[in-house]
Formats: sequence, structure tokens, C-alpha cells
Amino acid sequence: MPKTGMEPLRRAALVDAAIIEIGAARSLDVTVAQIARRAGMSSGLAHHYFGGKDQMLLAAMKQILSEFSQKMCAGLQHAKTPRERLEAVVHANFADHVFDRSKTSAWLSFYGLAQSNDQAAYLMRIYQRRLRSNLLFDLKTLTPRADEIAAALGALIDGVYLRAALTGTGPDPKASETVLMTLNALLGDTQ
Amino acid sequence: MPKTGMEPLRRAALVDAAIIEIGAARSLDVTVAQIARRAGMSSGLAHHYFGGKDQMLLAAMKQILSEFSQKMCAGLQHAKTPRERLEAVVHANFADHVFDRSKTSAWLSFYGLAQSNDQAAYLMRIYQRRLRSNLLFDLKTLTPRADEIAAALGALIDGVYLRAALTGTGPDPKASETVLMTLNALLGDTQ
DNA sequence: TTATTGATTGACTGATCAATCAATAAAAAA
DNA sequence: TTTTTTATTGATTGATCAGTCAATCAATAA
Repeated sequence: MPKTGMEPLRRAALVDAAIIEIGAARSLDVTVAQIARRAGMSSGLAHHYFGGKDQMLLAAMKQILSEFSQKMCAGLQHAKTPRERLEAVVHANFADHVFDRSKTSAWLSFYGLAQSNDQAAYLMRIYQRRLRSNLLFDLKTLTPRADEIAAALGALIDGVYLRAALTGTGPDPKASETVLMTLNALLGDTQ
Repeated sequence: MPKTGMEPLRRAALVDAAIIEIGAARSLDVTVAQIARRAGMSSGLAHHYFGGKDQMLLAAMKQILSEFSQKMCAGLQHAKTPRERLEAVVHANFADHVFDRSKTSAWLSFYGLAQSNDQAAYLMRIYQRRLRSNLLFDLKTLTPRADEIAAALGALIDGVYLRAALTGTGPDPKASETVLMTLNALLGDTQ
């Protein structure tokens, strides 16, 4: 059975399994053995391919982020006007898939990890910068106060997501609504 | 040395020590022995008074919350008008003391814990309800859309704090500014 | 065929900890 | 005084895990 070129397959299987286990445990307190078993291999092999538990968890978070990023881009394709693109950014942040238990668990736990783990902190900063840049790009065409509004909107999105994730009842239709309502207010529109 | 009436003193010392250790570790991964030693007693005694590690950590979070709550009340005393009280609520949420490393560490880690620990989740809900109620009380006198504005403001406060805590550079003067600016916008004021 | 490399296992090690317990000592109650 | 209650220790137990390692197996290259 042992063939060559297993590495990418095994790594992918481990990352997927890690995300599932994090969701099941509702925390990052998952064992390498659990993850490896879920991925259908021995714990030794997991170490062989990832070098250590931390690297596996980081890889899981990286995958969640890049998947999210990719879906965000897809959502932005259809939007034409700056206003439409802003709304697409908001909706992307509250799409159904980001409320999967695995994703919310990983996300909330990473807030804790990012305090003590440099790589986790770095990933967080990447995400925040990307969101800020997405917002700023279109806000600049709509208001001279783009910077402060982008800061407020970014924090609001994080806060709304945080609360919905904590509640743990899946997708929250009010999430987008709250943010878009605030966006309108910040842009000085009459409601 | 052993006198009577040690229990409240020991419990208080343990809670204080727990908060310090959480700050030093930048996570909830602290050992009972560490906490007990910092509090000047044996690990056995820590178990004797708290029954278990979880109860100690919960007690630490409870103390952080009640201290915060008390300072919030104090800050509200001076405020007279609804507008002043709203501003006081916002400022209380970003007062210097809430940016102590021990507090931010505990807070962020608790987001993770609240997913798997019912008591932690309950504490979080208490905090959120209290904030919401504080905002709602005054918003009701200022706008017919008090409910949705309170929801947005509460999430924004959490989000702004989350980001500042993650950055880890202590008190952020822009925090209050961002929230108050958004509050003005939501109330439809001209800036 | 033979050597080499990649894939794979699972037992093992070493370390860490939460929790328990028996023992001791001082204060308070009887 | 004797008994009971409270305070206190630190050694010990038992469980958990991350990471390592030697050994095996199969495919490929020489």
C-alpha cells in the first residue's frame, strides 16, 4: 500500500480532522492521537508530517482563514458599486459557513492562543489587515473619514461575530443587519 | 500559626494569585501548584478551599467581572444626563484598569472556555446582559430604535476591546473615541 | 537483484498535573 | 481536660499526552 506522494494527502486529512476535533471538543484541547485517528492514521505519522501539535493547529487555522478569504473574493466578484462591495464584505463575514461549530470553536479559541503564540497572533493580524483593507478600499470613495469608519466597522464585525459565536446557535440573520445599519449611520445616510 | 477564619483570606489570596498567574502565562494554562505557591500556600490547601481548579478559575473571572461592575457603577454616579451616562458607560469599558495584562488575558481566554464550560458561558451572558441593560436604559430616552442601537453598541464595545486586548499594548485612547463617534452617528447627530 | 527512500506503525519515555490522603498542629468547644 | 473542628502540608497516585524511536513494508532507482 505505501506509495509515494502521500504527504499532501496526509497533511490535508490531518488538517480536516483537526478542525473537526476542535469543533467536537469546543476548544483547542484536542490530542494528537485523536486527530490522527480521525484522519485514519497513527499518531506517529501525524508527528512525522507536522513536526508537532502546534504546527497542526496553526495549519488548521490557516486553512480556515484561507477558505474564508477565498469565499470572500468570490462574493466580491458580483458586486459592482462601492456600496455593493461593502455589503458583500459584510455578508461574507456572516455567511452560513462561518458559523459551523468547528469554525466558531477554532476562532474563539484562537483569540486565547494569539496571546501566547506568535504565529497565531500573526495569523490574526493578517485577517484583520485584510478585512480593514477590503473595507477601506470602497469607503475611500464614499467618505473622507474612511479610516476611522473602517476601524469601527472592522471592530463591529468582530464583535458581532464574537457574540453570535458565543451564543452558538448557528447563523444569525441579524448580524449583517446590525452592521449594515451601522454602516449607513456612519455614512450619514437617512434611514 | 493555624488560626480560625482563614478561609476567606485564603480564598481571596488564591483568586488574586490566579489572576496574576493567568496574566503571566497569557492563558488559562496555569497549574494549581503555581497559583497556590504565588498565594503562599500548598497546592493541597488550594484544593481544600476551592474543590478543584475550575472553580478557582471561575472565581477569578467572577472577581474580575464584579470589580469591573463596581467601577462602572462608580463612574455612572457623576453622570447626570442620559448622554453623559452613555458616555460614562463607554469610558468605563475602556478604563485603564481593564487593559491590565491579567485582565485581558483572562478575558480573551474566557471566550474560549465559555464554549465548553457552562459556568463560564453563564458569566459571559451576565456581563453581556448588564452592558445591554446599561445602554438600553439611556438610549430609550434618546431614540425609538434603542434596541437595535444597543445591540450594535454592545457588539462594537466588545469588538474594540477584543482588538485592543489582542494588540496587547495597554490602554488605547482611540477605543472610546471610535465607539462614541459611532454612537453619535447611530443617534443621527451631525458631526 | 540490491540499495535507497518514503510511508507507517505503535510501543515507549518522560514529563506534567489534578486530585487525594494521611498526618500534624493549633484553636475552640465540651 | 478531653474532644472536636479547622488549618495545613507535601508526598503520592493515577491519568494524560507530546514526542521519539526502532522496526517494517513497499515502491523505485541503480
